[in-house]
Amino acid sequence: MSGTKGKRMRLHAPASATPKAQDVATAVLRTADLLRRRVAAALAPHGITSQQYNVLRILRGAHPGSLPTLEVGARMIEQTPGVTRLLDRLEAMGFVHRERGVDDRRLVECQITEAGLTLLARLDAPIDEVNRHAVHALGPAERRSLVRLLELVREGG
Amino acid sequence: MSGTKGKRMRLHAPASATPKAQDVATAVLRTADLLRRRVAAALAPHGITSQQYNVLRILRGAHPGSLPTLEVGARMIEQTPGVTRLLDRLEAMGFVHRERGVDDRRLVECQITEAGLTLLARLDAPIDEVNRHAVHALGPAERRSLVRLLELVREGG
DNA sequence: CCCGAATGGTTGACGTATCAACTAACGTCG
DNA sequence: CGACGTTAGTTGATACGTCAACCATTCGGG
Repeated sequence: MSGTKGKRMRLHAPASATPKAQDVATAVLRTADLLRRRVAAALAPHGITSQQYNVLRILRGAHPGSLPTLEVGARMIEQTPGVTRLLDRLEAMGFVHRERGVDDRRLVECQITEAGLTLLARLDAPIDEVNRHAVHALGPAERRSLVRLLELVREGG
Repeated sequence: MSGTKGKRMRLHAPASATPKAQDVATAVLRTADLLRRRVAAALAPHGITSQQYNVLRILRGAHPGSLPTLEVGARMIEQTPGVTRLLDRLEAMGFVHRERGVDDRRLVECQITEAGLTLLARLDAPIDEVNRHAVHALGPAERRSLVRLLELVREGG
């Protein structure tokens, strides 16, 4: 702890005082939750979740190549061991194809299927619309600023 | 869509071009995930999850009064029907007391117990430390700015 | 006073996160 | 080549988010 930081009480809080660390964290969490929910709502009618969508996009990025399971996990927003089950469902739905690596048989190579690509193609526009709508209140400078501040939080921590 | 927005390709992308809507959304989501994980890690040794912690803080805010179940849900970052089960576990652990409302018997009034208050008291410092650490790279003006930008995203959406 | 709509909550089903334990396949060293 | 450590991945347990169906209570009319 950095000692007696003082914090004299403000008797009638000014509209926009410097927010406490916790308030900043809460703002980030609340905003993320809102975004997540909107994406989920846009995806729901198509029968996939935002995590599944995320995985499919990662695999599309590698198409026509493939990626080992854990590499997919490492590229997602939230990490690892859930990836197996995520891929299980995507494979069951026919959007992903998996097979043991030939070179190194520990690896499981994951590849998006044609059906997966087709699905993504239908999803791109709606999702982009959601994201665009979310930041429509921000001008270019504000977007840059927001992204930079968030980077500082992630890296400076 | 807003037509031919152009987007001439940038042959060697400048370090900090205006990010696309999706990049902004991703930055928010990634940052939130990082924060969530750190809080969870700080809470884990004490045997409660971040959602449970969240509920306890809300109930502490109402102490020594109580709140109906759905009111607790409404104040959380993520909403509703999970609240019942969350409260089930907290009650089982002895941190929350519930009873049917006397006035309106549909309501279930939830109140934090002494044990709950004691637990929170132990948790406050570590969690505050996590949050403080997270934003330590931001100056006062930057915190204000970040919070404001996030508000714009939430409200302007 | 009883019907039916509205309100407050709970429950079931499914997807997922997280941790820990476990299997399988390399690789290396002796 | 066989023991051992490492790496890739799977699986089981517990907690949570979300949706939809459901029960109980209250309330407004007739």
